Amino acid sequence: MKKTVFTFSALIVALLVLFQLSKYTYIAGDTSIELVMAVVAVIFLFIGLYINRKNAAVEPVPSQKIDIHKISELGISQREYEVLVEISRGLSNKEIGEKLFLSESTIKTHVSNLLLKLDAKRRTQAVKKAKELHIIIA
Amino acid sequence: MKKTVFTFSALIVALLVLFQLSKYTYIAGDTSIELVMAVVAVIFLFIGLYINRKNAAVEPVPSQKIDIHKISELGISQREYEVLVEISRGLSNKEIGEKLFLSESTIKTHVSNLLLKLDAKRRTQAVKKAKELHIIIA
DNA sequence: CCCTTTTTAGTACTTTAGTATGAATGCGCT
DNA sequence: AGCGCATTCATACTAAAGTACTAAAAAGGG
Repeated sequence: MKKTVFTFSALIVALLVLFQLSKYTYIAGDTSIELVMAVVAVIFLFIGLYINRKNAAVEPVPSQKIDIHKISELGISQREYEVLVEISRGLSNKEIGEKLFLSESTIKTHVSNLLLKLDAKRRTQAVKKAKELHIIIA
Repeated sequence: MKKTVFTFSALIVALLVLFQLSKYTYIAGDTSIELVMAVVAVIFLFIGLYINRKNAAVEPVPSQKIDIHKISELGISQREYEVLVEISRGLSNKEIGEKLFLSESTIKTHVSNLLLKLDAKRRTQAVKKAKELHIIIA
């Protein structure tokens, strides 16, 4: 809302300035009306481009972002989250254990807790749900 | 490229038309220069808005799109692809069989072939790779 | 009609995954 | 010190997942 007010204010100011400018050149008579018109056209073309660039740049940003609040809301701990990320990368329990320097049984414990907290029956379902909840990136 | 040429052609035509219009109003003397200027400003402002709306609308589209060419390139059949999609939804082999009215052993056959064609060791890894190859949507 | 590919399904087996339970350690907080 | 919680690990299962092979309809193209 603030942005819209500012934009229109800037437009009005620009118009007034150009009006004054056109009057001076008219009196002086050394500049053609066509040239002034062309300048006005170019300036407002770029103003139009600028307005939409701002609007377009804001929109596509919130497509991907991890929701830290939801992670703690589900009671998922740091270690469990690390395991969840590795699951989404397609690693087996043994491989995750080797990567995090933990035994396979520890990973199994974390996975079981994750399945409970994410209300999933399988690790594939857990990955799908975690992505839907924006806990992990696509 | 074609779009850019068309846009600039339209701009040049619009400018020429406005030049002619400004001359007629100047001769007639019944219209102020300020009014013509305002019309020019508004028209080009909207042209600027229109150009960027088109550009902004095109950009976010190619973020997600299934690559049909790659599917046939990897030799993945229709049935195998259906199974792949259900795997990414977190279903078990038995559940996929029930959904597609097939036996679990048939699903296992499809899954094994998918893992070979996607060069994956596990179904979770197959899902990850399929997403990276834009074969399935996120 | 023949040939190839796809789709289906089975058996038998190995390997992961997941559950249940118990237990030890460490860390922060009161 | 005592409590709760996170983290770690183990054993013993059950349940899926995945492999290897075989085989037979069904579909599609030449």
